[in-house]
Amino acid sequence: MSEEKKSLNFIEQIIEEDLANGLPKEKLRFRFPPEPNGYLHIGHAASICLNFGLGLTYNAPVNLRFDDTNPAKEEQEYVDAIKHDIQWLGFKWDKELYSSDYFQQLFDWAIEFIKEGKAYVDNQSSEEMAKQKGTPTEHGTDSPNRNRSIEENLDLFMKMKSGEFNEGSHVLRAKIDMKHVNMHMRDPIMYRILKKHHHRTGDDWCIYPMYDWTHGESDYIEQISHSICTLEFKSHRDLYDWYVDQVYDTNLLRPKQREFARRNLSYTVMSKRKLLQLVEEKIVTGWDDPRMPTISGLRRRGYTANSIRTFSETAGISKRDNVTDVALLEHCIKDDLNKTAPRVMAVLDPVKVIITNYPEDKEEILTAENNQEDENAGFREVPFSKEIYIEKEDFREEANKKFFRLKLGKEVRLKNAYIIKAESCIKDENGEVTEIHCTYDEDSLSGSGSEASKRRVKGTLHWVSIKHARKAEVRVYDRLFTHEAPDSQKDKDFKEFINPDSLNVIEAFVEPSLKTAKNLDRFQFQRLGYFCVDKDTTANKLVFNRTVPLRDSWAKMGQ
RNA sequence: UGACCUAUGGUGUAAUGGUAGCACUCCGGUUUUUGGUAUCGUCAGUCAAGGUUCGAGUCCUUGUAGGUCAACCA
Repeated sequence: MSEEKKSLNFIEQIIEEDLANGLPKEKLRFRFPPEPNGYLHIGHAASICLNFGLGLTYNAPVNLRFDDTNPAKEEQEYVDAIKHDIQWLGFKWDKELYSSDYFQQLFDWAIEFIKEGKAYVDNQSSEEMAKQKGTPTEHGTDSPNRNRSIEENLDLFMKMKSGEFNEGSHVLRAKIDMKHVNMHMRDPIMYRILKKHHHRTGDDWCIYPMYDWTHGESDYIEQISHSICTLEFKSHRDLYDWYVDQVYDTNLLRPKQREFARRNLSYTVMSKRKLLQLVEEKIVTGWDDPRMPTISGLRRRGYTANSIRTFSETAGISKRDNVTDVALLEHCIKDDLNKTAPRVMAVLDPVKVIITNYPEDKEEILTAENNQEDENAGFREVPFSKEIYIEKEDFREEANKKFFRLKLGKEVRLKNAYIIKAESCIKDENGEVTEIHCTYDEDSLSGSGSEASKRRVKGTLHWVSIKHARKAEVRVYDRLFTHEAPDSQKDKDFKEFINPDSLNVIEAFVEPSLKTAKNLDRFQFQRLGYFCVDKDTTANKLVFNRTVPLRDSWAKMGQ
């Protein structure tokens, strides 16, 4: 047992401090609060792993609360997708809740605010109010409606609620301080009129509470001890505290908001708005396009939940802006799949090999190890015959000593099969090799134990028997953007950096054992990379997505 | 011309006044029936200047750089 002490991140340190200062451990409670207006991405995964991870380490409940206060943008489709993604990531929430569950309570509190002179109805235009709001360096000025009587406020607010006013004509504002240095404290809007159908409350309401007014009170209602969000909400904290303090009963727990830096990944974008744009403009095929950094995209690409959790854990959390190298994510999936993915042979760019001294109609069923990293993975059968495909790049008529693959007059090992020697090749009018004629060493069968089978040959190639191979569509993905931080260039639109070669569709040949592969099954195509069965697969057509290529030190040598 | 936040190898993070560590990337060696994996190793860092202290990445001051804040969005 290694007793290495894991260092705490700054959120855990805050919790430890609170515990040390008397917060009972059983009062610990967290929440993950997505707005159902888009799909979850790898950045959200950081937050999910943080919050649910805290729940696990402290044995505390974690609520899933949909922040659904804006019916103009939110949809049930997103709610369903978000729930699926969180479950797929392997986390269980305590209660499934909605901010809209608290609309009545929020409304009742708003009435109290009005009665206590802490809120008023304003019927100026948004432009007027914006002007009065001031700037970060100049004070705001009071609204002419700031000192309406309580009776008038109550009357107007009830009329807002009953639908007597048009959208945009009236708002309820908290009466705080128009001269506050924090702009969020300059009489923020609590309610606006929105005559929209809500995915849960239907047409019950035509006034909807704003985020700030809703979020802290929701945390308070649920008795969330630590409300963790991203850095851009830091300046909202004053307002969060102010709202909670107005209703806070000292017998109850007062939630605490703390902020961490959102996780950015190189060569992609993380804002929901931009991801939506990629979807709507059909730059990608959908939210789950395997090139998207969404959870659903990564899943379809072949990423495991485990690899995403490991990534979030390894990347850690802090308060500084960051762009994490996508190589770390790729390392996490390769590490996971190396241990778990069955090995299989597939040829993506085929050239025909004829083994001239192999009997014409002979077929052999060879045995292949499924995964040498996993002794329980077992073996499978792979058919062999006189004509096979190998990769074009695995043959050269002549090459220097660093080329371990097939070349005229030299031998290579066919993985799980025989040692072959290239004797000659046939080329078309363009000089392209179309056929390679080889001889095989009959005694060299892999695993046969014969003297010849133990001969050391430098190169080993993967292959498929032409007669037995299945055709498959293979989608070879590359990064979606050519720039490390596509949305960091102030004078350029992120779409200028779209990689035109982010998808390459190939017709490949795969070994017949793959015919039963099902959606989301993951394999290592030996010597090539990890591949995952796509949902477009049908009974007649196999489709694979390339998750990530294997490390290729040959290519790195500049070959 | 304000308030707040943040500055540690190329990247992401640790060190809570006491030996600057880990992971990824890169590069090199060994092993290998995957040019994979594994394994060993190399290079590489405290934004700057002052101050406090026996001792500062850590505390203080002043700079510098980056970020956030002025939606009836969240």
